[in-house]
Amino acid sequence: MLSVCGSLEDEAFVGLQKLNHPVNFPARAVLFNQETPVRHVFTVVHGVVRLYKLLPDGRRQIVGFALPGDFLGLALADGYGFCADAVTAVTVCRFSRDHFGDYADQHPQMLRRLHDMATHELALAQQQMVLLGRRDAEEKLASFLLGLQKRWARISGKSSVTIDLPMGRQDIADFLGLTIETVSRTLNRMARDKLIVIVPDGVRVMDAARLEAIASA
Amino acid sequence: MLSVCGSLEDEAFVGLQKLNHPVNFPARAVLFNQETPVRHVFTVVHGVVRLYKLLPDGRRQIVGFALPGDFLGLALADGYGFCADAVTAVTVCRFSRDHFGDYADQHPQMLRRLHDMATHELALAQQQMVLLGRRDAEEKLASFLLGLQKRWARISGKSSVTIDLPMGRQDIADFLGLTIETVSRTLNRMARDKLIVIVPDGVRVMDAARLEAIASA
DNA sequence: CGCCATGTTGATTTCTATCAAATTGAGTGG
DNA sequence: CCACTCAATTTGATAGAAATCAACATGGCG
Repeated sequence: MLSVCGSLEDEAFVGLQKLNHPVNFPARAVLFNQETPVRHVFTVVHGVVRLYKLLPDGRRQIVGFALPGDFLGLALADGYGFCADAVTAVTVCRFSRDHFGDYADQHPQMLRRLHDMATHELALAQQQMVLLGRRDAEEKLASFLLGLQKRWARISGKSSVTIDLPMGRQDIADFLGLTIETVSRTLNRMARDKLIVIVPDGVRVMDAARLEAIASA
Repeated sequence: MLSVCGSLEDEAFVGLQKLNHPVNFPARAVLFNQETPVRHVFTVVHGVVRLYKLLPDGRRQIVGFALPGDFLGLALADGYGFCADAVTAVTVCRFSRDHFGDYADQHPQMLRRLHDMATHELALAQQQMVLLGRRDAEEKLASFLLGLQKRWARISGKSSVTIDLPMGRQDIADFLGLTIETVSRTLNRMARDKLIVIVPDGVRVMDAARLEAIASA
């Protein structure tokens, strides 16, 4: 599913298929950045995109990872911009921002769908605030891993104890408000404690119950 | 403006006036909480409301303060709930959630307005993620103070160097991901450094330039 | 006047950041 | 196939910011 750019399997999008443009980006390619006004909105088809904000001194906060099926372009209206670049090779459906906006304004069900997505994103953002403001390193990583596991399960339709981590340690650190060293140490401690096993490009959950207990502590 | 419950000065809301109910809450009253499904949406008319999430062990993260003019009820659809209670005595316009939803579905311009509000909230939430994940205590407080100053200015129509802080130190701490002691110490250090003066229920900005420099560092 | 909540200040601990170095691993070219 | 390189990751030693623990001050209010 979602493998073809036009088949967005969501009835709200059917009228949009003629507006879309499939586009491929190699890993590390920039989809858009904080400065330049955004002319497009996207739906991720393949790959992983990181969304982040930069402070003037270079500190980075990743505000989210977009996986296949995710829509990019909700918070783009405001001046508050963020950057997006490809973690892996990425395929997206690209829509002209203007065309997309016109279409939405003429299709209330689409507007409704967008609003629902926006409120969902907002709920996730608030969860992330709790994580960033009130959780320690181990809790952050446990939440992150289980959250990703659920998202991959939803995408593939089947859940797996192996969690693919296409992003690097630095990306995880910048998402969780930690340093790369703390992420590395904490993951390896979790492995030593037999909560997980670290595998190439991912981890395997060994003790889901204890991991959940830490995540929602 | 916004002092009368019905005069929401926003054309999208005019049809709603017959649905609204003005309600008063004393300080500390609970408007709604994480558990109970929410039957209403609100617009704040007077006073300040804190919105927060609680972890099982009692840790609290305040996800926002709602000031006069702010709308409550965007992220309520999802199961992800949060709590809201009155920091000061509060007056709100209360709308039945169902009636409000029906009205919105029949008025695309209202839906559009709601969507714009949701994306704006999302942008703010992302800013807050940067603050929580990547800023130190002084930067957090500088951002917080200047942000509130701008919001009060927008509400009253005139800017002031005195920033009203109706919420207590613990609330500020739980909003910024700090402890009450760190908030107290940091504010007092900023006062010692002549960035601000601490006054009853607020602070006075003495060196706006330096404060801005710290906030956006 | 004393009480209780709120806020401040001080001493110490702890977690995470920082600094530094070693290790791993994928990709390259000999 | 193997040595080499470079980036990513891990590991170790130390520093530092904020949390925690503990008094102490303030201030509104019955």
